[in-house]
Amino acid sequence: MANPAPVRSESDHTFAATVEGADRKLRADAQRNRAAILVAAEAEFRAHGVDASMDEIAHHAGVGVGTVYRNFPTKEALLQAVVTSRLTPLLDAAREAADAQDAGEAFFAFLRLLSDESAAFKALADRMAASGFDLTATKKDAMRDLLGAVGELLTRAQRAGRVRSDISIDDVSMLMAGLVQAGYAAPDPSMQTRCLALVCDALGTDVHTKLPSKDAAAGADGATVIS
Amino acid sequence: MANPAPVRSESDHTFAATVEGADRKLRADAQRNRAAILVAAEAEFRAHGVDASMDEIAHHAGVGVGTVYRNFPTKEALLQAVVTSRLTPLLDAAREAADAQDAGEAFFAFLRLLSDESAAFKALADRMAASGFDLTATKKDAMRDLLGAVGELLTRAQRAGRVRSDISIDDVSMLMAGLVQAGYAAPDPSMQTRCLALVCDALGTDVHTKLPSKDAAAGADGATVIS
DNA sequence: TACTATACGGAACGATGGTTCCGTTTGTCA
DNA sequence: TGACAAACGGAACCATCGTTCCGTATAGTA
Repeated sequence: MANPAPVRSESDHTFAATVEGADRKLRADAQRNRAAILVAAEAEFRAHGVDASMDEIAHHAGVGVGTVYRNFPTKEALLQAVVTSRLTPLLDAAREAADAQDAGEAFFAFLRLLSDESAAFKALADRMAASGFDLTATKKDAMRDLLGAVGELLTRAQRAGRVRSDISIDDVSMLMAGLVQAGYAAPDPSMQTRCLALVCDALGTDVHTKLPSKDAAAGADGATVIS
Repeated sequence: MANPAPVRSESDHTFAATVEGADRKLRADAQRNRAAILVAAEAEFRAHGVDASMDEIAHHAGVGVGTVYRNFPTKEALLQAVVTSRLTPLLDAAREAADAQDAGEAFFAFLRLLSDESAAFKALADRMAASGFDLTATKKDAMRDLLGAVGELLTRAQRAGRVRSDISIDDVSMLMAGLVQAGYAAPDPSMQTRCLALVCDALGTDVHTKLPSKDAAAGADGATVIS
């Protein structure tokens, strides 16, 4: 009767937590539905941020709301699951960047990555803003780990003399939170790229970088020039 | 019977617009109530942003909701009236600053003023973010005029060589919108001051200014130093 | 195939909040 | 002071949204 305790995995949707704390194998249709819900929820949170409605998510997943609630006891739990799943690759990227040769470039490149990701994912930006993107306030979720990793990148970039020494991780997180929030109001997505470049200028020890043009495709990082 | 057509004034609460477009003198109690509603609404919008509820506003004004709706046909209209009333002094300050000797200081000082004002007035910040603080999207309200005036300050500061020449008014508005939004999430109000200083650094041609310390009282603008 | 635990769908519930309606009160003017 | 238009209050209405509940359907198994 006692089959060995299954190994839990964050990305494994085959098991669901029960009240007793034991994991149970899901029925095949339940597995499909759970996966569909996560996909639909990500799309909805991406588009509408935390204001996405549970009914809409259920509808887009092709299930009833009841099914959504059987898998995720509350909207917050669903949001948490989706955000965490998006944060994990970012966290990996940050940890990988910590080994890069050019500490300055690693830091700024990660800021661009973070900006791009949250630019297309309103719920992530909402989450950042709601928590103040704040180390202390954030619960034991992936957000705290991510900020820890960014802090590591920051410290290394500062030691390398590429980032001003009077910057703290709180400064970085607040600037990023503001940037992504403002990004949604911008009529033109390239504006966010320009503003990110400005923020990087403010953080860096180099005098000024060339701003990307307003309608240029994002991503080009100009050479250092004097304004 | 025909008393002379009364002169309209934005800050005069004695008259209310009617359906026919003509202005009518309000009864004394109605004048008092209208004024009380505006005061209560400002306090509520200040504290809770656009999420302030009409019932709460009515309660704090000591009137029923019906009275609020007789004066302002919709919540949006009330918000507009309150925001506009706060924008007017800012607009005056901007126009006055346009005559200042030091064009650079005038520009940066105005950014600080704008930041301070919206820091204590969540609805203003919400409005900025919602409209993208955008010239083109903003309707014929005070916001557009304000941005025009800021644009004037920007141009003068750029001519004086104090602000980088590759900055547009859209850059400024987006940065400000992000700053005030992020400010509400910050655990500590002095963080907003620090971030404003960073933004000013990014815009300016001077290399770097000394950041205000995290727990210092806001407002001190440090001398220009090399990081 | 038949049985049962598991899962499903979606109506219904309760809370919230903007807006409307109407019976009552009150300021104004003759 | 009396009459009436103007204004008042707040209950009621409606729409939205998170959440719960329960009768029904079905995957898994013997």
